[in-house]
Amino acid sequence: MKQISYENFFANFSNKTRLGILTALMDGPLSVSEIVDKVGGEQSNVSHHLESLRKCSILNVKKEGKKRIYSLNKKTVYPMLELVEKHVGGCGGSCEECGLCSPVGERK
Amino acid sequence: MKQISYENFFANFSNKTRLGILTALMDGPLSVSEIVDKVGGEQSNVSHHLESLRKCSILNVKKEGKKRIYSLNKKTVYPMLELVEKHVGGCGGSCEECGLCSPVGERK
DNA sequence: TTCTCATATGAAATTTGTTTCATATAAACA
DNA sequence: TGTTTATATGAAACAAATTTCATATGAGAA
Repeated sequence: MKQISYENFFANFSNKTRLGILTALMDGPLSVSEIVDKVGGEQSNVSHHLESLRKCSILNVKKEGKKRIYSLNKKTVYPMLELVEKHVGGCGGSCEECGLCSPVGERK
Repeated sequence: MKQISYENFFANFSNKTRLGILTALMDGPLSVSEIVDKVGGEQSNVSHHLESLRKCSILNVKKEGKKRIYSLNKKTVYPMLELVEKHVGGCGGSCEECGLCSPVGERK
């Protein structure tokens, strides 16, 4: 029954693989193997990340036969990302320092 | 001229010391030494974190004699933290898994 | 049942981030 | 100028997070 902190919550958005998972799920719910296909990398690694995201209720899961279907908590995720876009807007979308000036997938 | 990513942006909220700095600045702008007094730890460490926060425009700086006065980008920081509070609200404020159920300072 | 497929889990290996330490810079002042 | 104060910076030491690897679990099909 470990309490998760703010740090923990935000950490779920501060990693390329996890943002990839979130992006993948924007088109709708997916099973683990479908997510792996989309984001690439090891199944076990994706699984670890899914666990972390789920623990913070950033993702939801349901069982379906032997599959687990993950879906976005849109109510939290979308406003979160929009806030960042808005923040970037504040520097005219061409800030050299902040630099959040292109869609999620195009960044490294 | 390095472009900072979403990961980078969120990483600034996913660290205890940096959240401490943000909390300290909620009462108004402070100089580096005042921040150090409030959050504790090495001056150079605080300085590194300030640099990181500033690069993402989460903080602003202005010179004042030999001091540097840092201030919150409230427009971004407050909605960000409120969003998390709201997210927690979704589990009634007593979720065992998500656990973001008490003020910033009281968590570990 | 046994086999296969889908996913999870734990621990070791690796990578990345944080902290500390020593020192640099820059402003004010004697 | 030389000294003190405030802050920044780079690199090494240290800590934490991520990835991989090997294997476990669990559901459905043969």
